[in-house]
Amino acid sequence: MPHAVPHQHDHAHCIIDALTRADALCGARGARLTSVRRRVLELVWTSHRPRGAYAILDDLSQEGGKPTAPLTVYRALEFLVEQGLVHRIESLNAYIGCITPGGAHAGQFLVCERCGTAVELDDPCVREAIRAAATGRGFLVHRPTVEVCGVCPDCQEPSL
Amino acid sequence: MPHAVPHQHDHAHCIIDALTRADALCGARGARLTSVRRRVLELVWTSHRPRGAYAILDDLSQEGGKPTAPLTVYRALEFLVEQGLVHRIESLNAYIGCITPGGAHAGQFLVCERCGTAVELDDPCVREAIRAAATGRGFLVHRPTVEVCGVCPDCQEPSL
DNA sequence: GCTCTGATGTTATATGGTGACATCTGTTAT
DNA sequence: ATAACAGATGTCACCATATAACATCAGAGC
Repeated sequence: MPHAVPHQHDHAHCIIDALTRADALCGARGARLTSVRRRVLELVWTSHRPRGAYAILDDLSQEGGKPTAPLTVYRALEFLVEQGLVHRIESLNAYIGCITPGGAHAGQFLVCERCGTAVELDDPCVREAIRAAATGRGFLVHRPTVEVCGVCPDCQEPSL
Repeated sequence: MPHAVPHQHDHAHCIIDALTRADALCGARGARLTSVRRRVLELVWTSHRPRGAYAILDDLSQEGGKPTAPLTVYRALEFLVEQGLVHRIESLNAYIGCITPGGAHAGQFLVCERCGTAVELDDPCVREAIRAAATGRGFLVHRPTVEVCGVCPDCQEPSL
């Protein structure tokens, strides 16, 4: 079975793609993708595992001579989340790059508890089931969050 | 339309019910619902809004002469979550009493961003849609989390 | 060049959560 | 009864996550 994000892949390509799309989207919207924001986005994309704000902070602090303040990172992350370029994984207090920026944003994730990889979904059945359950109770949906903790295919079969 | 948890209701009854069920469940399981744990459960049930660990901590510190340590609360919460008596709302870093302890635990919540009330669901369509989406990708579900941020019926119509 | 707006820097602090180890308390076996 | 044990709690120190308040800076439009 093909995996959404194989453990082995050309990740540099993922990063370049993400930055390119971010440039295009922000350009079209008139949003300012400043150097700090762009760099934070790049650091979020370090892997397909959600990264904590302080991990990104440490990276930033290492490259510049002077240490970066937490607020710098949080403000950049806030911008990136607003622009739909980054998602926040609530159950991990961490951030991951969006694979479909500018498009649908269901906020559905399969998070592997072994390797830490988070795969983003936009499953229409899930989306619709939640919408129906909520509106059936008179609840106005603003931001649905689905985070499924479990074991990804690659981590289920150690011998293969 | 009837609401799952009306703003006006006999909440003392909710608390008594929750404690009674907790006593019965722990008794049947041989789990020790000690005085601290029971008191924390009661404080979680202060309202139908998720409460932070430190809010509970403050309550505990006020009643006893000496301040309570965070660990005391976190250990009690850990026990209560393990026993299925309390749920953790990931998106709020807060805790809320389970309305169906001992039964199904889908971990689905409608969280009102105005009044803070969280209503627990166990919608079979949502549950099944998530299961299907995950297993269809070879993902082994361990703990699904659904937290829908939005506006509850009571908060949608200020004039009524 | 001036000015305004939005972005960033700085400092301090709030909030949420654990590790390590000592002590206590209730249960069980003798 | 009591020794011995396991699980629960206390204590202290600390790490991790996030934000408030205010000053300063940089770029866009006039």
